[in-house]
Amino acid sequence: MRIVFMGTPDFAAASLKMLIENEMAPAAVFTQPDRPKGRGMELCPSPVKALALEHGLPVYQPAELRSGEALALLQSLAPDVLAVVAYGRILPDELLAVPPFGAVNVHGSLLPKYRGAAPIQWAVLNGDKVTGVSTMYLAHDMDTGDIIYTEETEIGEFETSGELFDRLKELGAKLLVKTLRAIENGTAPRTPQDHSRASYVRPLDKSLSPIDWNKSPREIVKQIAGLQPWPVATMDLEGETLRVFAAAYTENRTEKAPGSVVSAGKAGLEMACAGGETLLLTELQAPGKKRMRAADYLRGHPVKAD
RNA sequence: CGCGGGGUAGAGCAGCUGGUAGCUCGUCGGGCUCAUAACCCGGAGGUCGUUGGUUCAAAUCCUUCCCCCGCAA
Repeated sequence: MRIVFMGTPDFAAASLKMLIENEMAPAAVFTQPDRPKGRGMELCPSPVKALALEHGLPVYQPAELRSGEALALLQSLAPDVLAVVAYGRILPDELLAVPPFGAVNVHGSLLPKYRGAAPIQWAVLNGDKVTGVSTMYLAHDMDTGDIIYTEETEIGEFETSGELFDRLKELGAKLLVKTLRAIENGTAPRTPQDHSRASYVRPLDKSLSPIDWNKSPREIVKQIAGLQPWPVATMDLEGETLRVFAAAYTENRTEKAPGSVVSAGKAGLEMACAGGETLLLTELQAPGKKRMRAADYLRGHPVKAD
C-alpha cells in the first residue's frame, strides 16, 4: 500500500517512526515549511522533516495547499491512503479525495470528546481520569470524521501534559499502524461519531497560567500538570512571577485566606487554597533561573508565612 | 546580528557607587536531648564561567568567547 504521510511536530514524528519500523515507510512526507525557532530565530526543520531526511524519504513542504500545485503534486504521488498526524493544516477536500482509501488521522483524545487543537492538555486540565487516542477518517469539518479505532489510557494524578503527550504519541503511532493494516485488509471499522456528545477545546495560552488560589488543591494540581511543558502555571510572590512545576497534597487545614503563604521551609511552599485546604508547592522557577526545588528557592529568597 | 535575564563554596542567594568574598541550607567534628527536619559550639569547602584590558588594586569597570533561562516564533 502506497502511503503519503503528513505531519509536523514531535507527536507526528513518533507515528512516522513507527511506520518506518513496521515496513510501512511512506512514499513521501509532507510537513510544514522550516520556521525560525528558538533563541536566535534560526530556521529549523520540523521533527518530521528531520526524521524523514534521516531515512531518505522525499520531503515536500508546500506553503499553500489550496493551489493547484499541491493537488497536482499529490496526484503525481498517487497515494492509496493519506496518513495525517498533526500536520497543522486543514486539508482541502480535493486533496482528501485523491487517495482511494481516504485520509486517516490520529487524534489525541477519545473522540468526539475534545475535538480541536489541544485535546491532551485539556484532558489533564479538566482532571479526567481516562483519555486516549483515536484514529479516524478525515472529513471536511475538523475532527468530525468516522472513527476507526480508539485506545484508552489512564491519566496519572500528577502526570503532566508533556508526559501524557509522550505516551499518547506512542499509542497513537501503534494505532495508526493497526489502522493502516486494517484498511489494507479491508477490515477497518468505520463508526460515525456521536456529534451530540462532541466537545471542542481551544489552544492553550498564557492567560491560563496564573493560579487562582480560590480553586481546590486538585484543580490547581491539574492546572500545574496540564500547563506543562507550556505555558506553565504561574504565581506572584513578593514581586516576582514564579513558574510552578510541581505540587503535593497536604492534610493540613488553614484559616488563612486563599493565596496566603501557610508555611515556607524545607518541604516547600505551602499555600492556602479554597475551603481552608492547602497545597504544597515543591518545584518552582524564578525569572532568569532554571527550575528548582521550592526549598532551594526559599534558601536564597526567604519567605515568611503570612 | 530578533528582545531580555543570569553564570560567586555541594544547593539557593548577597556583594557589583573597585581594596583578594558573605548569608541560609547541606556537609564534617563535638555538645545538648527520650527524641527530632530542633538547638548550641567548632571545622572543611570558592583560581567569584572564560579571554584580554583599564588600575597601585577588580567578583566589582570595558572587551572576547562559552553555557543556562525567559520572551518571541
